[in-house]
Amino acid sequence: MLSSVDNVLRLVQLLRDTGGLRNKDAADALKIAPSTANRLLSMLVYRGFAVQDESHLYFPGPALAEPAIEDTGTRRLVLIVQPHLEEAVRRYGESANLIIRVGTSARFLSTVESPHPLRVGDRQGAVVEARKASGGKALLAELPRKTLERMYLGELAPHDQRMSDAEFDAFIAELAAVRRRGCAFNREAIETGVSAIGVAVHNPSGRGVAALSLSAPSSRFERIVTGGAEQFMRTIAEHVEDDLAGSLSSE
Amino acid sequence: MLSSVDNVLRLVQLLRDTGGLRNKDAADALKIAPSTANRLLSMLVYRGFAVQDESHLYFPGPALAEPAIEDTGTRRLVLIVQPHLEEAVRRYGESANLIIRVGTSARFLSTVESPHPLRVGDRQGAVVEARKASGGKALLAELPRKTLERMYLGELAPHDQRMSDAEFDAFIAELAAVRRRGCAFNREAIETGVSAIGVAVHNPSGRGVAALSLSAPSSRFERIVTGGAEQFMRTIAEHVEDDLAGSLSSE
DNA sequence: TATAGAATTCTGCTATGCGGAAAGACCTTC
DNA sequence: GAAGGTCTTTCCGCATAGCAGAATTCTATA
Repeated sequence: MLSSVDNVLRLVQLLRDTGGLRNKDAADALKIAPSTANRLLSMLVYRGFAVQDESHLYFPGPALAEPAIEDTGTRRLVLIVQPHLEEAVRRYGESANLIIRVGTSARFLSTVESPHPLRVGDRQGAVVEARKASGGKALLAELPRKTLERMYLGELAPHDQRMSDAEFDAFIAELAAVRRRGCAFNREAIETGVSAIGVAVHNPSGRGVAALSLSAPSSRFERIVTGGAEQFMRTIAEHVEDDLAGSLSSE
Repeated sequence: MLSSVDNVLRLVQLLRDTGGLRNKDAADALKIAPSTANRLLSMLVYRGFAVQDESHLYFPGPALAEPAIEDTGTRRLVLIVQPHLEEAVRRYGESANLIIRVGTSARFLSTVESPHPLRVGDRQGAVVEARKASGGKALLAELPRKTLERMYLGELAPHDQRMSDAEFDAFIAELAAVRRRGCAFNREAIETGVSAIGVAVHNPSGRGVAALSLSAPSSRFERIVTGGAEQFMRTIAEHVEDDLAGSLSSE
């Protein structure tokens, strides 16, 4: 048995079932040393399964709130998209990502990292708020207003995603601009110093199934925008759509 | 960085985001050897994060469908209940568990294992269907009928938990018997060869907050029932309730 | 029936991950 | 304000856990 692996899985269960705990609680519950618990909890924080507050308590992180999805061909999508992400990195020298939306979350399925020493790192597996991510906005922009209302307004909306009427109207206006422009931006909405441009990818029946994004340190970001990244990302998305259609018809 | 721990966390994310995969897919995606992927996936199966079907495909397991809960004092509850579980094991020689209900799931918070070589093992962290678990039934029995309808009947019910009208009526009748009797049974409903008796534990305002169960190999189970386990478990639950009330008033 | 690919098991080896010690932070009590 | 206790986090030496490759087994396809 892989004891370190087993310990971290039990720690995930403990976090899930207690809702929050201290390092010492974890060590006691799993009968491991506090230094071991500290290392394992740090890994959970690193991968988004836990967050630590300023009084050293650990709470369930965004990765613990995300349900599994049905198999919707994401493995195949990753393979199809990979060369296109590589092309985007070659062209602009910045990190490129494949993203899907699940509810109000955006999930990174894969990253091709920029070769620059200062770069946005591999986000594979990471989960962020769709409303803040460039790829998330690109996908949300294609949803009917009623769907967006259910997601972000009133009692049916997830509590932490709920917007005021004013916030919601501003968001709708922003998404209208995304539709006009054919791409969305995130300027440090998720992480200080990181900006991104994202476009939606559609299946043959026209539904947004994923998004591609190019992310860069903000210091280099405007340069890629003025360097034609908007049109380039739209073109890449079209190529991906062609490949998707082609791969479906060869089954 | 703990590479084996990091790999398994990334594997959890991969399983969540793909909805199902083969061993080789996992190895390729994480850039690890197939033998490594196999060992890690086996750990995920063991702890309920994955299930493997008969064609060797891995799918998200019950542990991946369970949301984190708010901190409701489960750590304190575990400490308060521990000596009572030990008393039950001393008295009957079988494994004793502390369980909470979350939605339609029952979660094992802690286990004190029987000293017998043949015994029901430590289930801490495990998740089962509440409707099948003795502790789960004890807690469900205390819910209003309308709540049970939302959980198990019609479109609002989780798809995998949905019952027909006939099944639901039979379940309601079973829960009425649980209320009359003050305890619930699971006779091999979850795992072949394992039976259990469970009772609810209430907070001072009378709400069921947890359950205690005694689980045994079915071959020894009737002996503990005829040995007064029903009344014993009810008594233990009362003692736990007294301790809970006492610990609240000392804060 | 043969072949190829994948899954799983086995095993030697080395790099990982353990726990203890130490340092630092914080809270409580006097 | 000082002392003491507890907890968190970091560091480090060491033992073994967990790696990948090889071998074996299984399954699907031609």
